[in-house]
Amino acid sequence: MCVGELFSSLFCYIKITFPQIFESVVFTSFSVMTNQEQLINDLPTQYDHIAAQERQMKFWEEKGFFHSDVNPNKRPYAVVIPPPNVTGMLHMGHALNDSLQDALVRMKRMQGFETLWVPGVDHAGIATQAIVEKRLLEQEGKTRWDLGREALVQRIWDWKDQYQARILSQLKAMGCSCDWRRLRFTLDDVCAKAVRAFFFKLFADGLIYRGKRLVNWDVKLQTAVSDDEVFHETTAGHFWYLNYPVVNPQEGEPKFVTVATTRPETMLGDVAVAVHPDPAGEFDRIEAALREKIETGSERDRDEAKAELDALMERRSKILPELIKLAEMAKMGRKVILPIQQREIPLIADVWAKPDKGTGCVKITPAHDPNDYEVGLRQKLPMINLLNRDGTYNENAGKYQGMPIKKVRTEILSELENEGVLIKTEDRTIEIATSDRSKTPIEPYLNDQWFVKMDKLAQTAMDAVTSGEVEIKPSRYAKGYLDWLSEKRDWPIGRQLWWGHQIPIWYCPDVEESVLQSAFAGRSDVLWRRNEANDGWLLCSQTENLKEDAVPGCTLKREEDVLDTWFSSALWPHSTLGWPDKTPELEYYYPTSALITSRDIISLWVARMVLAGYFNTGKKPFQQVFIHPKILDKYGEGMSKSKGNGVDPVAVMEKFGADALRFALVYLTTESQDVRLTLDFECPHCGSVIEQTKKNRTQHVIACPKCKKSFSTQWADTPEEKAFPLGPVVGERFEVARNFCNKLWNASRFVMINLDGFTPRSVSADELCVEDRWIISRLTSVAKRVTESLEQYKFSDAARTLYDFAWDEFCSFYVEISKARLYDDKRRELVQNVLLGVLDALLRLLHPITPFVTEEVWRRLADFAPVRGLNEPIQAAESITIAPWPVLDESNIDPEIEKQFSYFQEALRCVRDARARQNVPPRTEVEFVVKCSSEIADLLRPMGEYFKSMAASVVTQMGPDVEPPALSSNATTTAMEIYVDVADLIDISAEIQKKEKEVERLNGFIKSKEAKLSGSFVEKAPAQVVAKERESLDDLRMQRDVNLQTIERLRAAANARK
RNA sequence: GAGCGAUUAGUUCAGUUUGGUUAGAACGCCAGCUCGACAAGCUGGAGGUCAUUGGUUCGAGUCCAAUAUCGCUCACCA
Repeated sequence: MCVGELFSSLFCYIKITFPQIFESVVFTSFSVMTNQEQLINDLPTQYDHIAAQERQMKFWEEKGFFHSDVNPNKRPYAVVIPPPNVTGMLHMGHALNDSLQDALVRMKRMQGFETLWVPGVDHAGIATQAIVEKRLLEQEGKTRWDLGREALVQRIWDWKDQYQARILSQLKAMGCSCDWRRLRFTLDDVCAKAVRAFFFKLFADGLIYRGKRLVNWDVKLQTAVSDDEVFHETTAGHFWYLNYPVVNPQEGEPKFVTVATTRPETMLGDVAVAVHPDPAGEFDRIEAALREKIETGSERDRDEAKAELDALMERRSKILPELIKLAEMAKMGRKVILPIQQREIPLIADVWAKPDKGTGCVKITPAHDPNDYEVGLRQKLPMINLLNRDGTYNENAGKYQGMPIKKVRTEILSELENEGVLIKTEDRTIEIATSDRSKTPIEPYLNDQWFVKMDKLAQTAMDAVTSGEVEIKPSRYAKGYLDWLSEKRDWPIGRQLWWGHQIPIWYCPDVEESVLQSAFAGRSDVLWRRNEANDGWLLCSQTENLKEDAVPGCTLKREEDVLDTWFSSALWPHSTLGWPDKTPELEYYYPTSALITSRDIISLWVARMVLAGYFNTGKKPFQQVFIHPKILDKYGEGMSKSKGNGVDPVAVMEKFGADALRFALVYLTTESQDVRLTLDFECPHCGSVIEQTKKNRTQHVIACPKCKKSFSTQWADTPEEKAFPLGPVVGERFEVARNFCNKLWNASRFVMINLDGFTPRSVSADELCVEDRWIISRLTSVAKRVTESLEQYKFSDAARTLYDFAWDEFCSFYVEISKARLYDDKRRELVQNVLLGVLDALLRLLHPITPFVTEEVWRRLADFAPVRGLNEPIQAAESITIAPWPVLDESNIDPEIEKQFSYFQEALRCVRDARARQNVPPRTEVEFVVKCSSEIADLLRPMGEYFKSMAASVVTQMGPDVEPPALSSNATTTAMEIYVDVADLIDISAEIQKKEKEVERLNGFIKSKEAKLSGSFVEKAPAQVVAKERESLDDLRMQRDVNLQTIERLRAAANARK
């Protein structure tokens, strides 16, 4: 490199880093050496993650390294981000998800793929509208109806803009290398076009239908939600027994039918009382099943089954005769009277009434219970809907009209009690269906609903996985995916909301079809079909919002509902690339390469993307799906807002740096375990660590038990609370990762400090020393392993491999060992080459996981050595993001050299051990001898000098004929005995004690081996294994003998001393 | 009720696919170190019989079965 080159690279660097002092530097930079010194002075001993992140983020953004365009000369690698909801900020789960994606994407980019990572956010219909409505109510006391559709939607857009900006800045702060120019939002024009095209295509294929269905109704949000958005909560409830009088009871017939219910208020909607058609037979069946369980089940099951059987038999004798009678009456068409309304309803025979449950008879309320709904359909019963959309009772409830559900319940119960209908009340734990979105109870509600027929669509998504077209990793998650799809439940796609894609359906009054034909003559973007009541038309338009008067002579009315959020998310991999247009992007990047997501949306999202992908494009949306772990707290519970155990990734990044956050998360991502994060508070006043407990983690302000001062937490919201300084959340995992980044920084610092005046050159293999060839051999293996691990989504393995290599091998051995030659002018230059070459490759291998620190070092390194490389030195890329991924020649891997080096490591450990045991002061130089075979002595000899710098020890003799010094501290390994001459420093009794312990250990070892070798092991085990065991036994015996001799010698010396 | 996962050092986790020396790391702990990258560091040390029981095998942390505990998912409970 010439001076001019160096100067120009310095020039660039300074310009970027210190624009404010740019001019003065130019005028004072009269000598290259001065600048070298200046650059070194500019390397602090602690890595400054804040400065580095700011600088590199800006650099990447300005240079546009992450932008990707169709490039036929390169192979594409594409990933679409699971779009975060615009409901709030990113949490730890996102941080994990995005760290993993970025690691893959960055590696692929370096590997030379045309790499695209599409960023975006999701409008999250229900969740976002709910949050804005909640605020509206809290802050202005208004409901959405007060505001109106347009104004509310505008408010939600404002919210969306605000949160999208925050989400994007968080992603950038994490270093995510998304193509920001291709940002998509699930509600933007491009996505809207795709949604309409998808809907239109489904409509055209007859896969869209509308029907009255019992839906999960969220009375708070006033919308239907899907089964997947409902969770069940156990609470204390009651079981009420009601007597329904029989109409005209005959002689010997019961006068009442008793039913039990947990929801008495729904009785106004009762349309029948059911009894099993064959109660005796049903009892027999249940009995037989229990008996079988007793026969074959485990001990615990058996006891349970026995108890159940006893209860069943007792019950049978008690109620069977009456049930049989009731079944007969049902078959004769007899009726009972519904109390309160005094309405006659039929007694019916239906298998839904299980004789072993409740009273054996069950009231049927088809409009308010999913099972009763099925019975209603089966028995062709009327369905009486009692509810308004807001959860109050309607006109069918008579005098209860207008009352909310809870009130109706109390009123009805007291009325039933007064009438003598309520004969018994039992306490009972019941499960309440609750809306995941609004956390309010779900009411089964009969409503018009839009559905997508799933049978064929689901089948394509199942086939994709069973055939291996789409791979789900880890493979165990394929089962849940297939099970869910195999139910082929139709997909309810309508939501009674305002925030979302409005369903492109228009209702048209009954007109001649010719009217429609002429109104839309020549149009292929409008379709129509008779509605389900056959008294009008349903129109579907793909491209435009039809006007009210689009059909002459009648008024079109648009469907008000919007589509389920997942309807648009399902299109994400192809809608973001421009479908339905045949864009070059779609052609080139689709199917995408990998999808990285969490397990709780496998069915909601992944399955639907697969079926929508095939349906729309004929192709799968992605090759592979990787399901990553969940983040749990120290108690093993998932993180959630309600528990207060969530952690803000931004806070972690501020304290430890984005790289530390990423490295920690990647390091924890194993295939089988969830990520458990133990976190604690750090007092901002005194720095002491306060354990985070279930109790204090939701507090807004915490008093430090040590210094007694208060600090605020992430939950602080009032100005008084926020006035206290924020106590950061700290975690061991982040600390370890931060320390690692710092270690890397300092190793780099060491290399840079020692590079001045260095000119890289091509180094030939025979110039290299053992340690050089060793580190290059190890580096080559590590590079290979890291590549394989990342490609197989073994994230933890990649991080672990790099951590161990960088810290234990590169820093603890190579850097340390290099010092001796580095401070020797004659040998300096060769080591510089290797140090630089290995660091250069290590930085690139780490870059996908820790992008900022590696880029920071990479660009600084360019000021010291813009040309570098282990084989043929080349000009380094201006950014590590586009530097080539290290692929090293596998012939570098040399097991012989690795073995040779491991002898050195072993000897070094023995020397250090012996010194430490005898408390030899660190800088006191001692001599030692190595008794070993002459082969090993030859192998050790090239590294003999390094004992001095690494253990302040000098080896005086090596070989088989070495005589140990009389007073020595020794250590024995399989291949050598090492005697450190500590002369009068020695503590003989300590040394003897240690040796005796060692002999004891060896004896135990020997004993178990002897036993093994005298048994049938010798005959049955493979000869190779037996030989190896024999060899190892011999070796152990030898070690023991050496130790015994040492003890004797020490005892003799001790006596002589006396 | 069904399925899935986990159980290894004080703590958090590797190791189990393909069985083979008396099981590794990090943090913490103990002892000693400011030696020309790093105290967010260096060196050394102590600490576990791999949840339990049984089986297969010459040999089991690793394979099989059962049990226990924890977690997750789905379904159902008038």
